[in-house]
Amino acid sequence: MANQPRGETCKELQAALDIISGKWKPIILFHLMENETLRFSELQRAIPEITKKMLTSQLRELEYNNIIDRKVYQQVPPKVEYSMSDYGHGLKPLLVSMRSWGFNHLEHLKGLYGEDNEKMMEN
Amino acid sequence: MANQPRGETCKELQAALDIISGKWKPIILFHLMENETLRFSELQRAIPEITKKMLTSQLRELEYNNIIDRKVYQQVPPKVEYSMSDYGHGLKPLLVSMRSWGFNHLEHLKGLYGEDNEKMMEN
DNA sequence: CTGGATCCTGTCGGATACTG
DNA sequence: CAGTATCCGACAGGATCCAG
Repeated sequence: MANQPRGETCKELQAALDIISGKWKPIILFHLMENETLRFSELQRAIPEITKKMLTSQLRELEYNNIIDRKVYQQVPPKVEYSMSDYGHGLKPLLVSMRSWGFNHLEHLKGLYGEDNEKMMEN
Repeated sequence: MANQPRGETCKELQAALDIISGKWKPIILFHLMENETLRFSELQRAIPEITKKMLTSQLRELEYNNIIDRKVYQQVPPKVEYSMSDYGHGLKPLLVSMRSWGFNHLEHLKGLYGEDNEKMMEN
Protein backbone atom coordinates (compact mmCIF):
# COMPACT_ATOMS: atom_id res chain seq x y z
CA MET A 1 0.00 0.00 0.00
CA ALA A 2 0.94 3.64 -0.10
CA ASN A 3 2.19 2.85 -3.54
CA GLN A 4 1.04 6.13 -4.98
CA PRO A 5 3.04 7.27 -7.96
CA ARG A 6 5.13 9.99 -6.41
CA GLY A 7 8.45 11.35 -7.44
CA GLU A 8 10.37 9.03 -9.68
CA THR A 9 7.79 6.28 -9.55
CA CYS A 10 6.17 4.34 -12.34
CA LYS A 11 9.49 2.82 -13.22
CA GLU A 12 7.88 -0.58 -13.51
CA LEU A 13 5.55 0.72 -16.17
CA GLN A 14 8.45 2.48 -17.79
CA ALA A 15 10.41 -0.74 -17.79
CA ALA A 16 7.63 -2.42 -19.70
CA LEU A 17 7.37 0.46 -22.12
CA ASP A 18 11.09 0.48 -22.71
CA ILE A 19 10.83 -3.03 -24.05
CA ILE A 20 8.11 -2.45 -26.59
CA SER A 21 8.41 1.21 -27.38
CA GLY A 22 10.60 2.37 -30.17
CA LYS A 23 9.55 2.59 -33.74
CA TRP A 24 10.21 -1.04 -34.68
CA LYS A 25 10.06 -3.16 -31.55
CA PRO A 26 6.38 -4.06 -31.82
CA ILE A 27 6.51 -5.32 -35.37
CA ILE A 28 9.77 -7.15 -34.76
CA LEU A 29 8.24 -8.87 -31.78
CA PHE A 30 5.15 -9.90 -33.68
CA HIS A 31 7.20 -11.33 -36.48
CA LEU A 32 9.26 -13.31 -34.02
CA MET A 33 6.21 -14.49 -32.15
CA GLU A 34 4.67 -15.85 -35.31
CA ASN A 35 7.71 -17.34 -36.96
CA GLU A 36 9.63 -19.28 -34.33
CA THR A 37 13.01 -18.29 -35.74
CA LEU A 38 14.00 -15.66 -38.28
CA ARG A 39 17.31 -14.73 -39.79
CA PHE A 40 18.51 -11.17 -39.86
CA SER A 41 17.87 -10.95 -43.58
CA GLU A 42 14.43 -12.47 -43.21
CA LEU A 43 13.51 -9.79 -40.74
CA GLN A 44 14.85 -7.21 -43.14
CA ARG A 45 12.67 -8.56 -45.90
CA ALA A 46 9.67 -8.83 -43.62
CA ILE A 47 10.09 -5.18 -42.62
CA PRO A 48 11.35 -3.52 -45.78
CA GLU A 49 11.34 0.03 -44.46
CA ILE A 50 13.69 -0.67 -41.57
CA THR A 51 17.38 0.07 -41.89
CA LYS A 52 20.06 -2.35 -40.83
CA LYS A 53 21.18 -0.02 -38.12
CA MET A 54 17.73 0.15 -36.61
CA LEU A 55 17.10 -3.55 -36.94
CA THR A 56 20.41 -4.29 -35.28
CA SER A 57 19.95 -1.88 -32.42
CA GLN A 58 16.39 -2.96 -31.69
CA LEU A 59 17.37 -6.61 -31.74
CA ARG A 60 20.27 -5.88 -29.44
CA GLU A 61 18.05 -4.21 -26.92
CA LEU A 62 15.57 -7.04 -27.01
CA GLU A 63 18.41 -9.48 -26.58
CA TYR A 64 19.84 -7.50 -23.69
CA ASN A 65 16.47 -7.70 -22.00
CA ASN A 66 16.41 -11.43 -22.59
CA ILE A 67 13.25 -11.17 -24.66
CA ILE A 68 14.83 -12.81 -27.67
CA ASP A 69 17.61 -15.29 -28.27
CA ARG A 70 20.37 -14.73 -30.78
CA LYS A 71 22.00 -17.79 -32.24
CA VAL A 72 25.11 -17.34 -34.34
CA TYR A 73 26.18 -20.04 -36.76
CA GLN A 74 29.92 -19.93 -37.21
CA GLN A 75 30.17 -20.34 -40.94
CA VAL A 76 31.48 -18.50 -43.93
CA PRO A 77 28.41 -16.63 -45.04
CA PRO A 78 27.41 -15.60 -41.54
CA LYS A 79 24.05 -16.81 -40.34
CA VAL A 80 22.25 -15.50 -37.31
CA GLU A 81 18.88 -16.62 -36.14
CA TYR A 82 16.62 -14.72 -33.81
CA SER A 83 13.78 -16.17 -31.83
CA MET A 84 11.69 -15.39 -28.80
CA SER A 85 13.31 -16.62 -25.62
CA ASP A 86 11.39 -18.70 -23.14
CA TYR A 87 11.20 -15.67 -20.93
CA GLY A 88 10.20 -13.51 -23.89
CA HIS A 89 7.12 -15.59 -24.52
CA GLY A 90 5.78 -14.26 -21.24
CA LEU A 91 5.44 -10.95 -23.00
CA LYS A 92 2.99 -12.33 -25.53
CA PRO A 93 -0.22 -11.98 -23.50
CA LEU A 94 0.61 -8.38 -22.79
CA LEU A 95 1.25 -7.62 -26.45
CA VAL A 96 -1.96 -9.35 -27.43
CA SER A 97 -3.89 -7.36 -24.84
CA MET A 98 -2.34 -4.15 -26.06
CA ARG A 99 -3.12 -4.91 -29.67
CA SER A 100 -6.63 -5.80 -28.73
CA TRP A 101 -7.12 -2.61 -26.79
CA GLY A 102 -5.52 -0.65 -29.61
CA PHE A 103 -7.84 -2.18 -32.17
CA ASN A 104 -10.83 -1.25 -30.09
CA HIS A 105 -9.43 2.20 -29.55
CA LEU A 106 -9.06 2.84 -33.27
CA GLU A 107 -12.71 1.96 -33.66
CA HIS A 108 -13.51 4.25 -30.78
CA LEU A 109 -11.68 7.12 -32.43
CA LYS A 110 -13.54 6.51 -35.65
CA GLY A 111 -16.76 6.85 -33.74
CA LEU A 112 -15.54 10.08 -32.22
CA TYR A 113 -13.99 11.79 -35.20
CA GLY A 114 -15.18 9.88 -38.23
CA GLU A 115 -13.69 7.31 -40.54
CA ASP A 116 -11.82 9.55 -42.92
CA ASN A 117 -9.64 11.17 -40.35
CA GLU A 118 -6.28 9.96 -39.20
CA LYS A 119 -4.90 12.39 -36.72
CA MET A 120 -6.30 15.83 -37.48
CA MET A 121 -4.17 17.23 -34.71
CA GLU A 122 -2.27 19.31 -37.26
CA ASN A 123 -1.94 22.85 -36.06
CA MET B 1 -6.72 -14.87 -40.07
CA ALA B 2 -3.83 -14.07 -42.34
CA ASN B 3 -3.28 -11.20 -40.00
CA GLN B 4 0.48 -11.46 -40.17
CA PRO B 5 2.25 -8.21 -39.47
CA ARG B 6 3.33 -7.21 -42.95
CA GLY B 7 4.05 -3.83 -44.34
CA GLU B 8 2.47 -1.05 -42.33
CA THR B 9 0.78 -3.39 -39.88
CA CYS B 10 0.83 -3.38 -36.10
CA LYS B 11 -1.02 -0.11 -36.14
CA GLU B 12 -3.34 -1.40 -33.44
CA LEU B 13 -0.42 -1.97 -31.14
CA GLN B 14 0.99 1.39 -32.14
CA ALA B 15 -2.32 2.99 -31.32
CA ALA B 16 -2.14 1.59 -27.84
CA LEU B 17 1.46 2.67 -27.44
CA ASP B 18 0.69 6.16 -28.64
CA ILE B 19 -1.66 6.59 -25.71
CA ILE B 20 0.70 5.59 -22.95
CA SER B 21 4.11 6.29 -24.39
CA GLY B 22 5.67 9.65 -23.92
CA LYS B 23 7.69 10.66 -20.96
CA TRP B 24 4.83 11.65 -18.67
CA LYS B 25 1.70 9.84 -19.80
CA PRO B 26 2.08 6.84 -17.51
CA ILE B 27 2.51 8.78 -14.32
CA ILE B 28 -0.22 11.21 -15.26
CA LEU B 29 -2.57 8.33 -15.89
CA PHE B 30 -1.76 6.67 -12.59
CA HIS B 31 -2.37 9.87 -10.71
CA LEU B 32 -5.70 10.31 -12.41
CA MET B 33 -6.66 6.71 -11.82
CA GLU B 34 -6.02 7.06 -8.13
CA ASN B 35 -7.46 10.48 -7.52
CA GLU B 36 -10.80 10.74 -9.28
CA THR B 37 -10.28 14.37 -10.25
CA LEU B 38 -7.21 16.56 -10.17
CA ARG B 39 -6.67 20.19 -11.02
CA PHE B 40 -3.92 21.30 -13.31
CA SER B 41 -1.93 22.69 -10.42
CA GLU B 42 -2.45 19.54 -8.39
CA LEU B 43 -0.96 17.50 -11.16
CA GLN B 44 1.92 19.91 -11.30
CA ARG B 45 2.55 19.49 -7.62
CA ALA B 46 2.16 15.75 -7.85
CA ILE B 47 4.76 15.62 -10.62
CA PRO B 48 7.19 18.37 -9.70
CA GLU B 49 9.66 17.70 -12.50
CA ILE B 50 7.17 18.21 -15.28
CA THR B 51 6.88 21.55 -17.03
CA LYS B 52 3.59 23.24 -17.77
CA LYS B 53 4.17 22.84 -21.46
CA MET B 54 4.60 19.10 -21.16
CA LEU B 55 1.75 18.67 -18.74
CA THR B 56 -0.51 20.61 -21.06
CA SER B 57 0.45 18.74 -24.17
CA GLN B 58 0.19 15.32 -22.58
CA LEU B 59 -3.20 16.14 -21.12
CA ARG B 60 -4.35 17.43 -24.48
CA GLU B 61 -3.40 14.22 -26.20
CA LEU B 62 -5.11 12.12 -23.57
CA GLU B 63 -8.18 14.29 -23.90
CA TYR B 64 -8.15 14.01 -27.68
CA ASN B 65 -8.11 10.26 -27.32
CA ASN B 66 -11.02 10.47 -24.92
CA ILE B 67 -9.03 8.86 -22.13
CA ILE B 68 -9.56 11.76 -19.79
CA ASP B 69 -12.18 14.43 -19.31
CA ARG B 70 -11.39 18.09 -18.99
CA LYS B 71 -13.83 20.23 -17.09
CA VAL B 72 -13.39 23.98 -17.17
CA TYR B 73 -14.97 26.13 -14.49
CA GLN B 74 -15.70 29.56 -15.86
CA GLN B 75 -14.57 31.69 -12.98
CA VAL B 76 -12.06 34.37 -12.24
CA PRO B 77 -9.18 32.37 -10.98
CA PRO B 78 -9.49 29.72 -13.67
CA LYS B 79 -10.10 26.20 -12.50
CA VAL B 80 -9.76 23.11 -14.62
CA GLU B 81 -10.29 19.60 -13.42
CA TYR B 82 -9.03 16.48 -15.10
CA SER B 83 -10.35 13.00 -14.56
CA MET B 84 -10.40 9.64 -16.24
CA SER B 85 -13.28 9.35 -18.65
CA ASP B 86 -15.62 6.39 -18.53
CA TYR B 87 -13.92 5.10 -21.62
CA GLY B 88 -10.50 5.80 -20.14
CA HIS B 89 -11.15 3.50 -17.23
CA GLY B 90 -11.04 0.65 -19.71
CA LEU B 91 -7.35 1.32 -20.01
CA LYS B 92 -6.73 0.54 -16.37
CA PRO B 93 -6.41 -3.25 -16.61
CA LEU B 94 -3.87 -2.85 -19.37
CA LEU B 95 -1.81 -0.39 -17.37
CA VAL B 96 -1.94 -2.64 -14.35
CA SER B 97 -0.81 -5.60 -16.44
CA MET B 98 2.01 -3.60 -17.90
CA ARG B 99 3.17 -2.39 -14.53
CA SER B 100 2.99 -5.90 -13.19
CA TRP B 101 5.01 -7.28 -16.09
CA GLY B 102 7.46 -4.42 -15.74
CA PHE B 103 7.95 -5.09 -12.06
CA ASN B 104 8.65 -8.70 -12.77
CA HIS B 105 10.96 -7.74 -15.58
CA LEU B 106 13.04 -5.49 -13.36
CA GLU B 107 13.48 -8.42 -11.02
CA HIS B 108 14.40 -10.58 -13.96
CA LEU B 109 17.05 -8.12 -15.07
CA LYS B 110 18.48 -8.03 -11.58
CA GLY B 111 18.85 -11.77 -11.73
CA LEU B 112 20.58 -11.49 -15.08
CA TYR B 113 22.90 -8.60 -14.48
CA GLY B 114 22.97 -8.05 -10.74
CA GLU B 115 21.40 -5.57 -8.38
CA ASP B 116 23.85 -2.73 -8.66
CA ASN B 117 23.47 -2.21 -12.37
CA GLU B 118 21.02 0.08 -14.04
CA LYS B 119 21.54 -0.04 -17.76
CA MET B 120 25.18 -0.82 -18.46
CA MET B 121 24.44 -0.39 -22.15
CA GLU B 122 26.85 2.54 -22.24
CA ASN B 123 29.27 2.30 -25.14
C1' DC C 1 25.29 -12.20 -44.84
C1' DT C 2 25.43 -9.66 -40.64
C1' DG C 3 26.61 -6.25 -38.93
C1' DG C 4 29.79 -1.72 -37.17
C1' DA C 5 31.11 3.24 -37.64
C1' DT C 6 29.89 7.97 -39.09
C1' DC C 7 27.41 11.60 -40.14
C1' DC C 8 23.09 14.06 -40.40
C1' DT C 9 18.34 15.56 -39.45
C1' DG C 10 13.70 15.86 -37.34
C1' DT C 11 11.36 15.57 -33.45
C1' DC C 12 10.71 15.42 -28.40
C1' DG C 13 11.06 17.56 -24.54
C1' DG C 14 13.12 21.43 -21.39
C1' DA C 15 13.75 26.61 -19.99
C1' DT C 16 11.93 30.82 -19.87
C1' DA C 17 8.85 34.62 -20.49
C1' DC C 18 4.29 36.23 -21.41
C1' DT C 19 -1.19 36.27 -21.01
C1' DG C 20 -6.47 36.05 -19.98
C1' DC D 1 -4.62 29.58 -12.09
C1' DA D 2 -4.01 27.56 -16.33
C1' DG D 3 -2.20 27.87 -19.82
C1' DT D 4 0.51 29.88 -24.69
C1' DA D 5 4.68 31.34 -27.33
C1' DT D 6 9.64 30.93 -28.33
C1' DC D 7 13.82 29.35 -28.36
C1' DC D 8 17.07 25.42 -28.03
C1' DG D 9 19.61 21.30 -26.88
C1' DA D 10 19.58 16.29 -26.84
C1' DC D 11 18.69 12.22 -28.78
C1' DA D 12 16.10 8.75 -31.57
C1' DG D 13 16.27 7.37 -35.89
C1' DG D 14 17.82 7.51 -41.05
C1' DA D 15 21.54 7.37 -44.95
C1' DT D 16 25.65 5.88 -46.29
C1' DC D 17 29.94 3.63 -46.25
C1' DC D 18 33.01 0.11 -44.37
C1' DA D 19 34.24 -4.77 -42.58
C1' DG D 20 34.69 -9.80 -41.07
